[in-house]
Amino acid sequence: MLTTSQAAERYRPEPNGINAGETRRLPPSTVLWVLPGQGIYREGERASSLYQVQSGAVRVYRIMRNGHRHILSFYGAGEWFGLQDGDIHDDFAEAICDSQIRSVPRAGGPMPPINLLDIALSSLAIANSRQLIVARQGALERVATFVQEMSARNGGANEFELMMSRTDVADYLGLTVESVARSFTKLRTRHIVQLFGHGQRYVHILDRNRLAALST
Amino acid sequence: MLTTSQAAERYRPEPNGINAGETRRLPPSTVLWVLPGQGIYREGERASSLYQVQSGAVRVYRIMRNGHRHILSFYGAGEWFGLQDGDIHDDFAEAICDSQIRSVPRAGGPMPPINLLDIALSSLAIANSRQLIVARQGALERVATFVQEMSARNGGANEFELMMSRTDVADYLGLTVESVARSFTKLRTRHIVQLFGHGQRYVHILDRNRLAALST
DNA sequence: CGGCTTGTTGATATGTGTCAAGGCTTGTGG
DNA sequence: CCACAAGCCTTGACACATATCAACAAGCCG
Repeated sequence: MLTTSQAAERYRPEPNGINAGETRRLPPSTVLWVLPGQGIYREGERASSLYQVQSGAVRVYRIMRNGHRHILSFYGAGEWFGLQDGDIHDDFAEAICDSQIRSVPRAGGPMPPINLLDIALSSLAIANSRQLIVARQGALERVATFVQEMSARNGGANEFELMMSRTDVADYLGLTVESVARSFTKLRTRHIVQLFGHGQRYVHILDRNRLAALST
Repeated sequence: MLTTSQAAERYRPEPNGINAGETRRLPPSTVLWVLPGQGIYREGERASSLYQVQSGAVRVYRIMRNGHRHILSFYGAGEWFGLQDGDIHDDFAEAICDSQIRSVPRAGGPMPPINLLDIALSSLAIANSRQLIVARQGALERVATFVQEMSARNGGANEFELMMSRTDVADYLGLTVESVARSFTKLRTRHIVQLFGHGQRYVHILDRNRLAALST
């Protein structure tokens, strides 16, 4: 649970990245090249464009009043993000690795072939599912669900790289870094996954059944 | 946290209520009268209509694989619900008190004056905000946020009736009934709210500032 | 009245947060 | 090439919040 001392580690978004003015000035369907940690849009900025990940990956998060960062979603190649209800962003979007982002101004109305309603409804479905996970599952179950999610994002591969740090995972799952590390360790010692490579960011799923059984 | 024994108290949705066939047969803009606990739609049913609360209130929830019920949202007068990404409902909607529900078939496309995208985007914003609450706040903070939310739903009144049981509140906030009761008690002993009436379901907010300070 | 439902309270268990320390990898500068 | 510092990840000991289990009170309805 969140107690007092966490306000000390207030999260500060990267000051780099494009700003609102630049965004608005972009012609239709511009491609941005962004570096790890670089911002794509910021809270308070006008939400005038929609974005699609061409390559790489993005995190979208909010900062809570107590300074805590909560990651609402990760987006991978092909996925759209940046659609909001108001015309002002209430969250931040940043690359988590070298990425190409297509930016499409939302002026005038929906443009084929993208259907804004479809994007909104699928975002809604994902948000609702995540609510169940963060509200009702234990640490191990959350991490197991996360691993499956990442596998699915990699075409269902058994072996893949996590592009985000343990801190990102923790802020996504509503846990601490330590709890995430302990849950990964538990998956490893139970021979459900294997971890290797830089900072244990490569995952090899050994037992899909038991992994799926955890994400109940 | 959810552990084993909770599977024992699996939630069973009410068997009463309209079924898919009846729903589809309804002419445009039909009004349904529903009783407390009565279903409006069910998981697995075709999502062919959109619904608006005319009077009363509705809960929309999912049943998790472990049998636990999680309430995604409550809806009051004027609010729309039942919009999904697929054409099959993955959740349940039930009245929580005597209610009138307007049912509008979604055939053909969006009909003025309702804008499906607006409904979807505002649902998305709410879902994202709730994710922060259930993932990152303590029990007292969640209940404080809930009380403010219910006040807002009653036009910002300082005194109002909660239409739902403590169990509903618990399933909405991701807590147990006991934790909800203890949090209400804490709000009462701190003279932030007063509770009275049937099952302490009437709330009188005494100190809005301290209430708001909690929902930080 | 007696049984049922709903809400509250208490004692205890358990899971995760917190605090602290150490390992590993990477990068930098002598 | 090696020494050292900085990140990131992991592990351990402990604290603390909430779940669990149990009992009881209040209101409602037969």
